[in-house]
Amino acid sequence: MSKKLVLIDGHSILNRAFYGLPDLTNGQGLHTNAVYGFLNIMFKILEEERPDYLTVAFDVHAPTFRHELYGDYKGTRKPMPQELREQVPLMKQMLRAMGVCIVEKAGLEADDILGTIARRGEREGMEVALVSGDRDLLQIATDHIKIRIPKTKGSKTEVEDYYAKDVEAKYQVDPLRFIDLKALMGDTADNIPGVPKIGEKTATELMVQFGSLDNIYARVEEVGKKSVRESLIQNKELAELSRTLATIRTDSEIDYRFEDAKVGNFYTEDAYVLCKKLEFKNLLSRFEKSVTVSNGQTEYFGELTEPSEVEAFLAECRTEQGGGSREIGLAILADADLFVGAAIALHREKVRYISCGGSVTAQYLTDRIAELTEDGLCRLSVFDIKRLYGKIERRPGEGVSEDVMKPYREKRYFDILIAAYLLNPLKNDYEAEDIAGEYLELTIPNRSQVCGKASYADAYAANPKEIAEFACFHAYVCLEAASVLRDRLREQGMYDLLYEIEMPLTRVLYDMERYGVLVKPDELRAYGEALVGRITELEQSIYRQAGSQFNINSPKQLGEVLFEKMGIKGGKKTKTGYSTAADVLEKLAPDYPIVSDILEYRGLAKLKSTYADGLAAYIDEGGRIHSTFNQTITATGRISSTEPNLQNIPMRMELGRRIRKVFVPMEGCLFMDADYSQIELRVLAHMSGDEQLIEAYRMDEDIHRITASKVFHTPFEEVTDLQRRNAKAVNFGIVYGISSFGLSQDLSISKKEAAEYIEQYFQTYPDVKKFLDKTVEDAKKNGYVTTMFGRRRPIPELSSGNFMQRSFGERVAMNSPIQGTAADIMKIAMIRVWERLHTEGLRSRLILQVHDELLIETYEDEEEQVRCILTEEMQNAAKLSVRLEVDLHTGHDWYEAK
DNA sequence: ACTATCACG
DNA sequence: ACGTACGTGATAGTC
Repeated sequence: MSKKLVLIDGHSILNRAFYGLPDLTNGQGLHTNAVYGFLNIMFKILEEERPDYLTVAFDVHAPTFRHELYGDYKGTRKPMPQELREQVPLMKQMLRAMGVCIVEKAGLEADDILGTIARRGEREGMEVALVSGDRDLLQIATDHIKIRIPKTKGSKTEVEDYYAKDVEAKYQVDPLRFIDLKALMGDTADNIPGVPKIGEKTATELMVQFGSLDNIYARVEEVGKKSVRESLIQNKELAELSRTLATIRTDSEIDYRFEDAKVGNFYTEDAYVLCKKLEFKNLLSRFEKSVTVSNGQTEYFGELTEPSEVEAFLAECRTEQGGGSREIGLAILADADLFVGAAIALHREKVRYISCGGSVTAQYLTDRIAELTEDGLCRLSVFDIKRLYGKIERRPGEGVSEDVMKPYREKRYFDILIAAYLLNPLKNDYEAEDIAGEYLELTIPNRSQVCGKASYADAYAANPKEIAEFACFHAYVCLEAASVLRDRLREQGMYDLLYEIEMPLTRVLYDMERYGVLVKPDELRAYGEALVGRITELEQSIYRQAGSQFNINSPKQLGEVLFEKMGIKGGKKTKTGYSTAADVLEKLAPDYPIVSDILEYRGLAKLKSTYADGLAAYIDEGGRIHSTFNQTITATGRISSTEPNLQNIPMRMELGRRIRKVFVPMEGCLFMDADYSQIELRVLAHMSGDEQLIEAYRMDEDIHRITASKVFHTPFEEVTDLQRRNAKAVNFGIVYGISSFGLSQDLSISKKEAAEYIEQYFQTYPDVKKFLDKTVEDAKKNGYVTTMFGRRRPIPELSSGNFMQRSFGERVAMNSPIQGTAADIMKIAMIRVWERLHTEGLRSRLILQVHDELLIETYEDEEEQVRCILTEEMQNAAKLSVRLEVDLHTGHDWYEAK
């Protein structure tokens, strides 16, 4: 078997990856997309080729400058953007860490290095695969040297392969003649000038006719087209220079031994650490089997088995430290409600695991842990406190008429998950291992490493030592990371945000989740069944009109039926085919009955699958649905709702809205629903300080109508519905980070008209414009924006070289402070409402939050008191220069209360 | 696992 | 010239 060699054109692939992937950054703001993309391409190739040798070649200088020697031909290549430049050393560092052979030599281009090594490999009888984004390399192809060009197709990378015969098939010249072809047509990307007037087509024709560049010049008089002939004659020197530039050397003097390029184990500890730092989550999984965690920590870990030892240890936790309360780290192993054990980090040199079993029952452990914090002698740092309340509070949620917020005022709880989220809200997840890596530079085992797919209970039974150690690591990280995270939060002005808003909110959300919302299962089922009849009817009607049966739910099949089979025009293409989105279909509906049937079908199918059937699956024995409110998902500070999502229950259309009738208060209660009126616009009025907008709100009239009146210079009473609608759209647009294109789409008007509306709006509210401009400017300077309460959102896209991404960054910069401040205000209101319901001894409970709306299951005899609490606390949650207006309704179901 | 679509604020 | 409104989550289809 001949040996295999893989060669990679470093800069070229890095470049491809950079432009092919969205801007990724790690928590420290390092750009990582090119490195990430490179590694993915490399691993893909390696899996396919399974080579014996691997080498990556780089140019010593950035490609930008490489042709400056040739004076006259100024680089047309754009300079390398900073975001890519900084990734070059990172890439090399990663490759070195993985033990990959890197070759670079001053004065040599990567092409020449690659060409030389490829030929050498071939001479030694190897099969060579050369990976590059650059078609220049095609001239190297032979029967044993395969050029592999990765292409990004949609989101996937596909590789085009070229042996010598493939080059001929595609370009009609063999690889050697490919140089001449290039010399004729030029290559702007590579700064090969080529012969003017000759492009790919003419060059190919000439090559086919004459066979080589020399032959073309020898018989130049035979060239048919006059303009081409003259250009050839006039630019002979240029053609020869181009040929020199296009020729890749295969005989460079480089110091290279295949011995050094042997493929070894990539998954070294160094590489693992680097991948962690760069936050390459899915690459890390490749390491799991290969890396053993090394640390100097485990000697301080231990397991307590005797009840007396446990008591003694817990007593030690309650000793004073430095005259104040002591902070301990706590990790709890539990699957759902099964309490397996807990680890407590007393200080960095004493971490102990306590297993449930024998006389140490789950209840015992919960009581002991609860005792630790009850009198404030201990402060607790944990990961994801919302999941732990059930195991660290003695009487979860039953604090009636006590000072329920005291633990939070005294900062007794710290959640490293929430802290990590505040410090960088852009991440997809925040696992304890990542926090350890990022803030403590510590590598700890993760759950799948120690448990595989087993439950904690099973894993502990099988391997108690390892599981105890695992728990200790987590408790240790909770303790150690707390002070680091706190320092960072303080530096970034988010300390109060954490302790005064996010931490108390965890408790509120825990209660809401546990309490749930009552539904009527029978009515939900009836609702679903009522849809089925009409759905079947529409299905048949659609099949009849289409002349065939197909899956209406498949956009692919639907597109083919509508735009090909039926020949309906105006099919807007997406990446994968025709768009069948509602806004496209709506334009066609008046002319084609089938299209309006499809739209109706879609609407009903959605209601059936997502709401009727979807919600039914979540109803518990008590008839209640318990959503999860996630506090660490959104980039702006909003909360999100999952399993099921109760923040997107239909509202806008009557039929969908009726689903809300199945959400009901329990016996003896009614629903009280309160929502902020245009909170985001009011926040904008306050933050911008725009006198006109503030004054508009002081008028206590319809804000969109006032805006229309001012923007269109029309007396208030004479504003038409259309004017009001347009003004409303502009108001929304402003909050979203206005763009004339976006507004024009929304209103189905021209971009020019949209731009005029915006211009008029800014003339009406000049300080709004000033505020938005300033916000974007500051964001570009700082790299982030903040809300009124200090919440940060980093915006790495602002430094992108890509226009689209940068524009996105600008819109985000305008929107996030507004959306985020509104979210902060709502959180404050929730905490205060929750606190008052408890301290005033009421039984009514907060059950849902929908961004600007709160729903309370209110006991009938508490109605007036709750109404006051809800109104007051929502209105006074923040002091703005405009009033925070609240609309409040009650009803016997959610439909009525809204 | 990814895309298209659509529900909400 | 570029191709967009901001923030989410669930479902179904496709690969």
